[in-house]
Amino acid sequence: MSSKPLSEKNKDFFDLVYEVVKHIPEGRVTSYGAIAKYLGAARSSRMVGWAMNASHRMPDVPAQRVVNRNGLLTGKMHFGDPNEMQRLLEKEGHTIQNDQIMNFKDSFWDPSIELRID
DNA sequence: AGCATGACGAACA
DNA sequence: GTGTTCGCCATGC
Repeated sequence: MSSKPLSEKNKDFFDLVYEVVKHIPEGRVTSYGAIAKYLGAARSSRMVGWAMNASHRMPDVPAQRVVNRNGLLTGKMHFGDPNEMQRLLEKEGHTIQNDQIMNFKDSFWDPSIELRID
């Protein structure tokens, strides 16, 4: 089957991304690649970013907790106000310097490990 | 149909 | 550690 338009198929992918992001605990962050890998699209990390771009229409999706592998707030400019993303992360206890999360590795949350299915 | 871009990541020099 | 290149695949022109 798979006769459906891609626009409809990726909708499922978007929904999966949102679900993972919603499971990110407060004070933790993850990367696009980690989510992509968890969804089985490890080489499609850009698609995760694309999904996040649409996440603005979804409530309860803490997109600020999703950064790139460098811990850099690459998507800060997509929050309407560029300072919003950093403000939210600092509010959750993160320390951000030069648009980068300090102790990123220590705050990293890997869905393939913490959100694994028992 | 082809070309350029993108909230990325890994490999390589 | 930095800069470049390639892969990935959906979107826009």
